[in-house]
Amino acid sequence: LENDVPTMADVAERAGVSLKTVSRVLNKEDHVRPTVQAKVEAAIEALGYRPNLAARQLAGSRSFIIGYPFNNPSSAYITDVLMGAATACRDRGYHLVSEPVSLGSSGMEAIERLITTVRPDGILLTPPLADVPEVIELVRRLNVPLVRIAGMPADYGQAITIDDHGVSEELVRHLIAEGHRKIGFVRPHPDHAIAQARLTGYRSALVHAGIDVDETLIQPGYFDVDSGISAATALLSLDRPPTAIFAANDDMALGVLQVAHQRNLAIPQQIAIAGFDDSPASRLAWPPLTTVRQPTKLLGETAAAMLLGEKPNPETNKHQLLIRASTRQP
Amino acid sequence: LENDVPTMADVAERAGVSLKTVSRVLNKEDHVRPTVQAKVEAAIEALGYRPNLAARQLAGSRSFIIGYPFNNPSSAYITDVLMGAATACRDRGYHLVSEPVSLGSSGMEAIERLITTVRPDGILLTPPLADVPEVIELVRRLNVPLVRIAGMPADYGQAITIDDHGVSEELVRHLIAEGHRKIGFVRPHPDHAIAQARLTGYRSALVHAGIDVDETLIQPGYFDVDSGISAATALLSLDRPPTAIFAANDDMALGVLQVAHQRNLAIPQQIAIAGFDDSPASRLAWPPLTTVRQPTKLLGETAAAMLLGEKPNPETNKHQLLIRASTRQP
DNA sequence: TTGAAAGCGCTAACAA
DNA sequence: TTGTTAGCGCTTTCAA
Repeated sequence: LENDVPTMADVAERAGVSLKTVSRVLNKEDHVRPTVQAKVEAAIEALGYRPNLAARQLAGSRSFIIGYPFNNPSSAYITDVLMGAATACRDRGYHLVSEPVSLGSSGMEAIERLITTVRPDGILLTPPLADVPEVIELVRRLNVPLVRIAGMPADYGQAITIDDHGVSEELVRHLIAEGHRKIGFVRPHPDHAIAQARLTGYRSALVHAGIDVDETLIQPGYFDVDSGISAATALLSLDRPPTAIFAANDDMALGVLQVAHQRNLAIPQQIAIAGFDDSPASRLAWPPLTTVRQPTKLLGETAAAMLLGEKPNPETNKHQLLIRASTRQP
Repeated sequence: LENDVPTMADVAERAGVSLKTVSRVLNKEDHVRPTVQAKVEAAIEALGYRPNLAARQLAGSRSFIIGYPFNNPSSAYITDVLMGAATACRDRGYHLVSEPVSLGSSGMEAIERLITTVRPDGILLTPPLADVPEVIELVRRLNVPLVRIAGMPADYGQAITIDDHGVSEELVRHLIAEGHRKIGFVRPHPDHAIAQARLTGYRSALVHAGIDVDETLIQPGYFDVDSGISAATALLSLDRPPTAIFAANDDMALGVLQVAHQRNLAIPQQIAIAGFDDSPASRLAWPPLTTVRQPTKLLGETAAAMLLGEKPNPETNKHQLLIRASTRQP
């Protein structure tokens, strides 16, 4: 039972300074003489001292904790954000408390509990939570700094917005360049406000190419495989079906792919398919899916850094169009 | 700026009792008269009081936090464990602090930091961290309760073990029943101690069916797609290649699938393929992969519950063999 | 069954 | 530039 962890008092005694001086060194405050600082740091090192988070939080104004409530994740997306954010936190002496929450009122309660009991110094939100007005309002009311990834600009907190419109447009231009004129689209989840830009990007590319937008080629989607299957089934049953289908995320694109396989359609010769997200499954699909990569881990890192008062990394907004065999004629 | 959160003192005043009595109600201690308890609960409700975690931690012996350092996750696995554990925590007034860590010495340092600064009431570990002796030793030295998921029994903490051997055996029996005699195997990652049982299950099924184990059919694997590709390439280049390949996880099986597609082999007619994990990608692959489902979310839930002193849920150990089109003759 | 006092390990405000 | 004092919001110990 080795339970005796050294406290700040132990460090102070060993370094021969006051408690407060140790605190100053720990918090990198100004006005500490270098010799004193070195002495304190040596004592910290020698004792293996680690500050007690709870004590710092109780006495001070910070908790050194970032809260990350998330909902209904694509697991790849969530873990990437989580890894990025947790890494940024660790580098700065912070920790991340993540909690899965539902979208309804019980989720609201969970977020409120998280904030009021843990008292995080900031809240990180990703879609779809990032665009729920009640959630934003709750965080505002509890007066906690907020950064939302891929959220619409709102009147509270900072939002890291993404050029979904531009990349979506680029992807559709690629399909047009491959010779497609009838291009189906499976819409983003209606709750994901920022992802709606993927639809306007689609429209814009068609218009610029002088192709009329055929509304029957636009199907609803909910970011899951099943809605991809439904959409593909509807599209491929049209009298004049599309020769390419662009789904607003990979899961739906994989649903489209499944339908194409079931109908024994050659891909991309008879039907080209593209997604959005660069999920692991999109890489592993057969044929591999054309898709768009976001720097998700970096988004998490940047969001956490912003919560801690730093400026956003400009690399954060760089998408990348990944053209793979599902749309490229051999 | 609504920053004034009610404290326990406010509740005490409103209920007309002492601070300590409120504390007793909060902690469900005995010897509180029902009328007093009701009065306090009403005051808590009326004020919307939430206990301050840091204060409870500093004053008491618990932190109401479970630590979950994880490494190199399959993201689906990690999020499932995370969701299960976080849900269990929330139901009990706890929170989960999760942190990605590396396998080397910097990872050890990160875990030590996590424990000494956050002071969690328990640590949850999954493979491969769950089987690193230094990590177990570190947690033991810091005197924190430990539960490991899918870890080998060790001399500290509790381990939730999994019948990998049995299910693996069942899967190979299925392949044999489908008429296969030459069955290739892509081994588990050598760091995942418990997963090694998937190899013994494979061997055992062959032996029981009176089939000689051909060591050339057993290839090394590291749980990633690339090792599946290498293994499949090696196996399919043999003079007498196997008619079925069982990979010890889905990612490797998807690598095998890719090679089969590239060689234009009909699946499962020319080559049957099976994996392990029921990853989303295994469902979405073409053809869908035969695999094994573990109740991962439940594992996380059970692990957290065990850390909080509860008994394991017996459902936790139930695997399920999912036979899909990649091995089943139409 | 309830309450009073002390103090957890640190930071804030002030004084030196 | 450093130290002193008070106190964060709760639990612990002990007394009533």
